[in-house]
Amino acid sequence: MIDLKYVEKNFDEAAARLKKKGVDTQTLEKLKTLFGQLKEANAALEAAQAEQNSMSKLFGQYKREGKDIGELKAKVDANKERIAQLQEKAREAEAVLYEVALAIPNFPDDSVPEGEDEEDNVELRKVLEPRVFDFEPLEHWALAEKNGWIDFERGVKLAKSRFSVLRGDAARLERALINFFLDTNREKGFEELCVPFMNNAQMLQGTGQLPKFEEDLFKIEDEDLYLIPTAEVPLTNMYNDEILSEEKLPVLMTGYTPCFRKEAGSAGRDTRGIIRQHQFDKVEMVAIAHPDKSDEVFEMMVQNASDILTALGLPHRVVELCGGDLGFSAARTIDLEVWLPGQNKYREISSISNTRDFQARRAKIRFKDGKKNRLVHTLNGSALAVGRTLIAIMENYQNEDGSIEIPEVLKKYM
RNA sequence: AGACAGGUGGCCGAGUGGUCGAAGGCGCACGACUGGAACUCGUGUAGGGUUAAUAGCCCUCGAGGGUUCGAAUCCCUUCCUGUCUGCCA
Repeated sequence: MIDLKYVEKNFDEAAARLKKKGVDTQTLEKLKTLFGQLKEANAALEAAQAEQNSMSKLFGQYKREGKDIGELKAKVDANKERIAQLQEKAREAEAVLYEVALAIPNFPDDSVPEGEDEEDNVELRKVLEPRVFDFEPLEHWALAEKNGWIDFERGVKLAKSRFSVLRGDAARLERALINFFLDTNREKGFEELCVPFMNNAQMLQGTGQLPKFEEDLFKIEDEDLYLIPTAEVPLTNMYNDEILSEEKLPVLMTGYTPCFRKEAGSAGRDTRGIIRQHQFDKVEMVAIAHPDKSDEVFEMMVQNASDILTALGLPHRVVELCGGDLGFSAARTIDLEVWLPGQNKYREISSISNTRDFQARRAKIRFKDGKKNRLVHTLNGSALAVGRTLIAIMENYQNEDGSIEIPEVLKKYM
């Protein structure tokens, strides 16, 4: 959630910053008004409560002294009714305010380039030269078919469309990749965690998936539980409603989880192959950082993900997202796009974001800064999306006969 | 899933209707003592909102509701934890 006091005090600046993300001034105006109304309602309520408290104290005193309490009782009763009304008002004001506030995306950093969509993203650098093929490279689904690696039909039979089954060496390669990623992250100082794949609503609100993006989540029937769309949710919320000591920062975590997404709104996109599935594996990095240090941590995470791709010999490019392409919670995001010779283009394989204090405010993650409690910065990034890495290996390491080489660094895992 | 017992500050733990956001202890921080340390002594130490304020005021003793002038304390609902039984990897 964005800082309401900041919006109140620096309205024009806040409006200008959010414009980059496509939020109109009207919405922000509404937010400011509602915030003012809530404060007013609370002030009135608190005044009445203060009065009630002091009258209640008098009440006890009168009784002890044997004074007549008739008149006081009448006053107290009247005030009680008033409090109930004021409380109702304040509650209403709060509900309305939060409905709006929770749906407003994070401020982008000033350094984020202007732009509408991914067309306006800025390429920062390319790493590794794409291989030159002396034959026509195939797309991953064609290679999968040749090698018997992916059983699309049975995935659909077991579940429904956008599910699949990896078979034989593909399944082994998937597992090898997970291990390779986790080991690499661990060597960089990330603690390895194995977390629940279902989280409750409060956690999903903490990281920003709820309440606005419920339609993209799988919900467990009759339970306050959702299948996680990314390990960012459990890892970041490890410290939900906690106060960390400053020396603990940054907290670096990594974990492998499957990710579950309904992909509502992407019907017809990437239907061939396993680029876009309802369930996919991902190894995630999450950092909880001191606000002054989150930029450093961010750079480290981008470098780490890029290094993993380099170690696998996969050509990729580093792209800074423009304001319009930035996710809901992110203040800044860098995507890594891997080269897919079969598709003849770069495709997203990792997305690293600094959410500043946006998630921290929602999830109440703070640290002790001297005497005061301050919000931390939270960061997350894939290192890496496993299924898409598998695709990248298939396409980049294919031979003319359709067979696929195993990258050197993975051999000890197979 | 059933039965019973519980959920209080970073931790342990007292508190069964007002003087309690809360005794005492541990831990932690600062200070005194010391050559330095341990010990000892003193002081401080929950979160959130409002506010210029670390002043005042309000809210919070798992959560929600109720009784009452007044609830950590009484009642209801719910969630969670522990133990036993059942089931299972």
